[in-house]
Amino acid sequence: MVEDVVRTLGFLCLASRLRRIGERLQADTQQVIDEAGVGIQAGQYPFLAAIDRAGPLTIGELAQAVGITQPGATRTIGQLLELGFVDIQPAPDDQRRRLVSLTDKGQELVDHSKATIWPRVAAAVADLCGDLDGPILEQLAAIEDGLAALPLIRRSTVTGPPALSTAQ
Amino acid sequence: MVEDVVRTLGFLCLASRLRRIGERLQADTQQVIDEAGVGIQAGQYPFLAAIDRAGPLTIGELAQAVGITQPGATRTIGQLLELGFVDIQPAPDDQRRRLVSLTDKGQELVDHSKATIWPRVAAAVADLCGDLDGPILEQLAAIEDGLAALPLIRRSTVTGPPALSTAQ
DNA sequence: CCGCTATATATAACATGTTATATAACATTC
DNA sequence: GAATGTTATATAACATGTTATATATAGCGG
Repeated sequence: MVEDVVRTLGFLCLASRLRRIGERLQADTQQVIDEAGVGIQAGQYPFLAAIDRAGPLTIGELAQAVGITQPGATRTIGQLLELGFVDIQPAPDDQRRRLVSLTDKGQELVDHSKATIWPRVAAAVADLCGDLDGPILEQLAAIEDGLAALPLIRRSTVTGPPALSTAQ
Repeated sequence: MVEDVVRTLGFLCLASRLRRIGERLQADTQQVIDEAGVGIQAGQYPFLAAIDRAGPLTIGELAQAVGITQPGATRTIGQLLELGFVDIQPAPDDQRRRLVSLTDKGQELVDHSKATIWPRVAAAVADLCGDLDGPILEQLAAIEDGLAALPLIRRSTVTGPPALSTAQ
């Protein structure tokens, strides 16, 4: 078995490590989403959630809300448009800005997700790292070990009422 | 100003958030590397560090050591080969395995990096989040705020002897 | 009103991760 | 020792982020 250098090097490789854990966690989250039979990618959800929370937003506002660059937002919104979850129309006062809103189908998806998938994911992630404390490198190690020991989807089984509301 | 939904949604969006912070941090790290005039990508360093620590490794071992998939390792090693930092030769006992070792140029780069760039990066990242403690979501918020307040490169100025050794 | 600058979005090119699969070398079994 | 399965690496196709740049609309100064 080979040493995990990224873990060993600590702060020096924190960037790689955060990305690596994020990718692993996102893949695990995708499993939970797929299990629910919703045809959507984990990375598309924050866009829908942003519009659900704030009402119609422009491409630029969405990029800001989700924390990626504008071209990335343009692409993801294009996908959601293709899937029929959002609708786009120019802002009445400024033809450059394009307002993205949820379609009925999109709103239904959000409402359904709020009631089922999102609480499940949030609870599973909270189960994974909710009680952690201490220096960040130790917490990251615990998260990696925790995921290896019991993947997210095995933590997401709903055994009672959802443990967490949608957000905060 | 638009609400940061990924931050607001907490555990539900932890995966996106880790990736996002990792990407930001890696871009910042790249600035420090570029400032030092070394023609290398931040993501390539862990491969060199792994070989430096463990001696020649196969592609598969490198993938494991760095925590990515084998095709990703194949690609990065191809780049490092192109750049002249590593050398590849088939394992004597098993023609399928390809042993990757540091060239003289690669070893020089590692030695130089160990003495200058790596301590600087590690110190800057430690400055950013070394004293943090508490729940992970709060630490991530502090890291994001910290990066926005003072980017990594402005934390990497060497004002005295390096605060941290390469690794531990 | 015209021309210049600024802003919003789209597009192109690239970086770097993934999964799925092809290929070649090794190992095993009858 | 030939057939079959396994393992190591390469390659293809795709996902999703980035930076750089093009284009269209808005806003402004003369």
